[in-house]
Amino acid sequence: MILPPTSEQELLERAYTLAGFTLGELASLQGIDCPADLRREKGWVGMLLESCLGATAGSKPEQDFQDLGIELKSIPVSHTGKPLETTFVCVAPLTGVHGLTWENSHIRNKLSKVLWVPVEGEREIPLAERHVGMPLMWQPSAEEEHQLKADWEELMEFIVLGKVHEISARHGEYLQLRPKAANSKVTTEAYGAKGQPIKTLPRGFYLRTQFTARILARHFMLPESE
DNA sequence: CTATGATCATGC
DNA sequence: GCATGATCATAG
Repeated sequence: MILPPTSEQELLERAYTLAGFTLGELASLQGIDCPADLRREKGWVGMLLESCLGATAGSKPEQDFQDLGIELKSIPVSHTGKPLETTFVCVAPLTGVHGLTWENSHIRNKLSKVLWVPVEGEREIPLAERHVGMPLMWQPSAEEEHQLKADWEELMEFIVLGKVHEISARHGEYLQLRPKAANSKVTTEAYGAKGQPIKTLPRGFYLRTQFTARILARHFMLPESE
């Protein structure tokens, strides 16, 4: 059990010490068994890093390091350093959204400061042999925040108008809305077209790989297309 | 059910 | 090849 870091600098320093280790090495340091693959434990890498960095385990709907105002995100990357998956941010509110603005939204709070930890994610590499990369402390630039806010407002408009069913993952330039559930039969409450309550699949906000790729590229000075 | 941690697997 | 829609484990 590792105590929570008491400052942003301490957290970042700890994250730097993880760089270069394999997941198998970190798992054994934590006394955790490394699964053969992630098919049945998709969040395993994220949980491992939480434990290595002293994040409080649990499912609190807040930042991982709330005292520091920092969210931890592991991100699977290719050998060229590009994200292999979109990044889940949080569940999307489908009811009780009257008066909700970007400024006071849960998602904005989560993305206000993020410690990104890249991890080799190609399936050809056995899980235990995948390396942890250099961490990156990120805060959205004014431009990035503007882009996220625009997408969020577009998506929330559908939700408020009772048009959840019209939203697909194709909406949103950088932020998208996709299912977030154990399976497609799970339901949660949302607004219908006439304002009546309906049951629908829970959705989550995800950052497109294009967005996270730019964050990593700008920080690590990787070639950026476009 | 909600939340956390995400990646899988198939269709295009 | 890659994005979308579906899915897995766990805690409360």
